[in-house]
Amino acid sequence: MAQAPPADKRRLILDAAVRVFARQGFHSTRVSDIADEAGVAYGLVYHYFNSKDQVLNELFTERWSLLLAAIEEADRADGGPREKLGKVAGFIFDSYRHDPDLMKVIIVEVTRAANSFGQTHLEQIRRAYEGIARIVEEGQGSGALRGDVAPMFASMAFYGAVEQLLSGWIFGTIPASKTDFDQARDLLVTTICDGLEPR
Amino acid sequence: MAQAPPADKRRLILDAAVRVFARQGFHSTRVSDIADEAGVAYGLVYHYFNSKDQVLNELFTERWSLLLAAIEEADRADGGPREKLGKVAGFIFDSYRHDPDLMKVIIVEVTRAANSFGQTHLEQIRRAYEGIARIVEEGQGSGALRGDVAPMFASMAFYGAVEQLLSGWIFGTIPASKTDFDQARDLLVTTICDGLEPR
DNA sequence: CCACCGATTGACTGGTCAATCAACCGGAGG
DNA sequence: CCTCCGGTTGATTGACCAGTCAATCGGTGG
Repeated sequence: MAQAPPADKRRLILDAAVRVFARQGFHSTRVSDIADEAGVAYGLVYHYFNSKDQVLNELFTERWSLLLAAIEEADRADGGPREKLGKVAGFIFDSYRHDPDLMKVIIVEVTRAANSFGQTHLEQIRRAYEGIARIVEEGQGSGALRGDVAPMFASMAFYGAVEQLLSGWIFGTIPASKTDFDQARDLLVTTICDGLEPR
Repeated sequence: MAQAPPADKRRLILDAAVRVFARQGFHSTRVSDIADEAGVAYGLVYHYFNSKDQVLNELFTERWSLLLAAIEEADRADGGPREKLGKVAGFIFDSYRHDPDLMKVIIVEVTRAANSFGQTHLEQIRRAYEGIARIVEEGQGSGALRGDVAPMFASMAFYGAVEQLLSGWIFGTIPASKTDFDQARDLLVTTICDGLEPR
């Protein structure tokens, strides 16, 4: 919980917000719910953040920048597109495994809510698509992937599949067990890459 | 405006709602916006519907039942999984081509909003996944698809890719031209099916 | 011509919350 | 011991809106 010296209230509020957002959804979360969950006065939320929206923004930006970094790192690493895409999917699935609440909030309230909140972050989100597209493009350049699929198209299909699986776990449409995550990553990458390879 | 005989106000309201929901999103649409758009008094909306929610429900159910029917029909038709999945993706893409506003509303406000509204319709939505999974399963049975991918898993990946492409068009992440839709369908089916076929 | 009835109208109510703000507290520094 | 100041408190305000309901309209049949 709170560390010895500062008891960083800002962090306390952010972490509490994740829990409440995950439980009730952003829209039906009252600012007072966040304050209560954090064990903090209502007004303090407004001391650290300008609005309820900004709390969500902060959570999203924090994590999404990690994803963008992970995509770039995967791209820089050795190996073919199969390995690179495996790293990307692995990072996303691991994020969920490590902090399901946070990923649920990000996926459900931002990424998939592209009309309301997502609109604001479309640029950031698009950057992830483009990073994945770049991996595909390089794979095509090296002949590892066939060239008749637009990289952005392949990227969207790949990311869409990843997110849909995540959503399936989040909402219990498909069962999730510890081992499923790695298996899912391999299976997904295999399927998509086999489909993208030259015949 | 009003047609000669009945001027079906209920329909008028539903169609107006589609336009307004597509423009502003469900959440920031006031019931008065719908009434204004339909050229009808505020109270009349409540004469035909119990709540703002029910308006959206109605729109979703109307169209989703068509999708479910289309999936079943595709499954009953002759041909391998490739043809069947092509029909499913084709139906969805055509739905968007034919009535982008309605599809935008359904995807953005229901299907992808799995926390709020989607929760109510999870059962219906799941039925679509299962229909697609059945097609995959049969393809595995006949040896047309490899058997080491769980049908539900493949179904989610397939549907996720479809929905992501749709979202890309809806939000302008990827450009959409008339010819793109059919091309996208073929490309997507090719990619996914190649990935699902025995090697 | 009237009585009736469902469709239609829109002003109003009740309740909900995001955001504000004035007051409070406790420690650092003088 | 006092002052100052930033972190902290929570009651209050003001806006917003879904849903209600009593009144009106217009068509139909007797």
